[in-house]
Amino acid sequence: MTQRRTRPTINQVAEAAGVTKSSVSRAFTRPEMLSADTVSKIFAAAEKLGYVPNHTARALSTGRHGNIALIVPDVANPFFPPLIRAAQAEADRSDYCVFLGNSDENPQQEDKLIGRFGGQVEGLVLASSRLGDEQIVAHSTRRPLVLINRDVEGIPRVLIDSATGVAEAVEHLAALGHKRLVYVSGPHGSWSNKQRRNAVRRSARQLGMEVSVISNEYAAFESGRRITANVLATGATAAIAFDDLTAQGMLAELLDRGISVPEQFSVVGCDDVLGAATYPALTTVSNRSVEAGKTALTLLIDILENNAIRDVRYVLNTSLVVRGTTGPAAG
Amino acid sequence: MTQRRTRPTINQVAEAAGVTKSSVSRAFTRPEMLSADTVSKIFAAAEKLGYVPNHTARALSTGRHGNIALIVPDVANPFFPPLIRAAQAEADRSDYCVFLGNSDENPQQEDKLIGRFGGQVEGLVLASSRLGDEQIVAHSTRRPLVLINRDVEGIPRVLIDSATGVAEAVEHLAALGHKRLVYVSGPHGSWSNKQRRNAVRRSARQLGMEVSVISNEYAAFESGRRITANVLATGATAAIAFDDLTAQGMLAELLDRGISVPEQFSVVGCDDVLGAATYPALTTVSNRSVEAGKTALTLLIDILENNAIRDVRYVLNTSLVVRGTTGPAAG
DNA sequence: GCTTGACGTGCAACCGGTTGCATAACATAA
DNA sequence: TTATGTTATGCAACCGGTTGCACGTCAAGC
Repeated sequence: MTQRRTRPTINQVAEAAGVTKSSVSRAFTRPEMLSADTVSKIFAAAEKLGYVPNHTARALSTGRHGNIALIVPDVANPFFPPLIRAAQAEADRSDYCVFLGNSDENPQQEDKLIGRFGGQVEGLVLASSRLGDEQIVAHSTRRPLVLINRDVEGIPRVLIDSATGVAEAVEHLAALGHKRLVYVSGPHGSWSNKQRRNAVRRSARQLGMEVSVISNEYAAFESGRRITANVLATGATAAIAFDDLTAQGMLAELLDRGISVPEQFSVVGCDDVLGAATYPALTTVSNRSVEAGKTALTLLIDILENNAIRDVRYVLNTSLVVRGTTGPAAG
Repeated sequence: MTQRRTRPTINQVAEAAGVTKSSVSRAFTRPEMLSADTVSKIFAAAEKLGYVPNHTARALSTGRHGNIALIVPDVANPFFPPLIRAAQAEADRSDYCVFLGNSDENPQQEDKLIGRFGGQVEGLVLASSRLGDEQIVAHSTRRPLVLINRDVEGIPRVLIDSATGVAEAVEHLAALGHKRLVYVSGPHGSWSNKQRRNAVRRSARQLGMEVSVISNEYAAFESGRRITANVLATGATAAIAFDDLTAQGMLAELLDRGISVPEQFSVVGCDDVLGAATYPALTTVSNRSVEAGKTALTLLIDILENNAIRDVRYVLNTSLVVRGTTGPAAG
C-alpha cells in the first residue's frame, strides 16, 4: 500500500506563492479583498501542491464546521430512509455534511449520541425523538434543534399530522358498517402514537363506535403477528395499526389463521411505507416523510445561516389511502 | 428562546482548579500521569462549570477526530438500512461517529461526497460504490478505505458472494423442470450485478438451460413492473431478478396480467430484504448485509487503530431461501 | 506638491486543545 | 548528608487556519 503523504498546509502554499498565509487564507475565503494577480498566483501554487484547506483548523477558528446531525430511532424502519435521504439531499445543497445516529428507540442511547455529535455539529434534527420534553429543551439551549414528529413548545418542529388521515380511516370503517374497532399502539414515547390513538378515540366516539387499545411496544412485523390473537379476542371487526409494519404482520398472521381480509376482518396501516406491496394491498394513511425531512433541514439551515430564531410549528396533513384490506363489516 | 452560552474552555477549568491547562488536558486524556488529588480537583471544577473538551480543537492538535464516513448509493433501497444500522452500531462501540452519504447511484455525486467528507474523517466505507477502479484507488491513497460489494485488488473489501445463492437458485429451477430462464439486470456499475449475471450464465450453461438477459438500469418496484412485458416476450418460464424490489414489481405486474405465480411463472429475487412480506412469499437469495456492514467497520477501525495495513478480501456466502414464488415449469 | 482616502498586504493574536521537555518536590539509597 | 531517581506539574511550542488592525503605496482632489 502506498504511503499516505501529509497534506500541504497554508504555510507551504504561502511560501510557494511568495505571500503570507493571511493572503492565502483570504484567497480562499474572501478573494475580493485581494488583487486579481495575487489571487491567481496563490491558486496556481495551491493547485500545484494539491492544497485543500484543513476543515478542522478552519472550524476551530471560525466556530463553524458545516455539519449537522440527524438522529432517528431506527434506520431500518422503512419510515425513515426516505426521510433520511431527503434530509441528506437538502443538506448537500447547502454544503452541509450530515452525521447519522440510530438511537435504537432508546432515550439513553439518543442522549449519548447527541452528546457525542454535539461538539462537531452546528445543529441537530431529532426525528421521532424518544427523549423527555425537559431533555429536549435542555439540549436546545446548547445548540439549534429541529424536531420531526414531536411537539414541544418553543422548539422548531415539523409535524406529520396523521390525525387527519386516521380520522378519515375511522369514518371509512364506520361507513362500511364496522361497530367495534381496535387500535394497536406503537412505541410508548412516540408522539405520533399518542396522536393516532387520540384521533381514533375521538372519531370513534363521534361516530358511536367502540374502541379497544392494544399495546405493542416495538412496532414491527413480528410483533404485529404476535398481538393479532389479542386483537381478535376483543371481538372487533376491524383494526387500525400504529404503522404499516405492524399491519403487515397482522395480515400475515390473519392469513395463517385462515381469516380472510377484508371479508372477515379489516386492517388499516399507517405511514404508507409499503406502497401496494402487501397482499392484499394495504389500506393506510399517507406519509409525508420526504417533505418532513426536507422541511426540517430547510428550517435548520435557515436558523443557522440567518440566525432566524423563531418558534415554527410546521404541520403536514395526511389522508387515507384506500386499497384492499378494508371492506364491509362481517356478519 | 434562551441565550446559548459559550461553552467553558480548558483555561477556565484550569483557573478554577488552580492548575495549568496542561494538567486539565491530562486529567481528561491520561489521568494516570497526575496525582489522584489533582485529578479529582480538576474533575470537580470541570463538573461545576459544565466543561466538555472541544472536539474540534482536540482533533486539530491530535489529527484524530474519530469520524468515519459511510457512502451508499441509495439509503432508501431496503438493502442498505440494515447495513447502515449495523455499521453505525459498530462505530458507536468504538466511539466513532459516522457521516452518511447518499450518492444517488451517481459517481460524480459519490466523488463529491468523498471530497466533502474527506477532511473530517479518518476513514471511509464505500458500499456498492459506483466509482471507477482508478478513482477508488486514488481515494485510497489519501486515507483508509474499505469497500463493500466491490472487488478492487489491494483495497480491503467485504464481499457478499451472491454467486453461491444464485447458482442454487438456477439448480432449484432446473430441478423444477424449467428450461428457459431470464436474468433481469441491475445498475450498470454494480459489481453485484455483474457477479449475479455471470453466476446465472455459468450455472445455466452447466445445466443445459437457455438464458436471456434483460437490462434494467434502476432497480426498483416500478421498473420491475415495466420490464415484465419484455421478460414474458422471451418465452421463458422463470426469472431471476437482480434484487427483491425488481422481483416484487414483477410479481405485481404478473398478478395484474392474470399470470399466476408460481403456477404459470416462477420468480426469484435477490437480497432477501422483504422477508415473507410479498404475496406469494418471494423465493430469494439470502442477504448478509448486516454482517457486511459490521465487518466493514470492524476492519476499518482495526486499520485505524492498529495501523494494520493488509489486503483483506472478506467473502460472505449466500444461499437460496425457497418460499412461494417458484414451482414446477408450466406446460 | 501635499493631503486624503482607498486599496492591498502583512503582523500577530486567537480559536482550544496536546505534548515534549524542563524543573521542582519528594522519596530512596549510599 | 548528599547523590540519585521518581513523580507531578508547568512552560511554551504547535496543530492550521482566520481576522482586526496597522502600515505602505498609489491615485485623485485641491
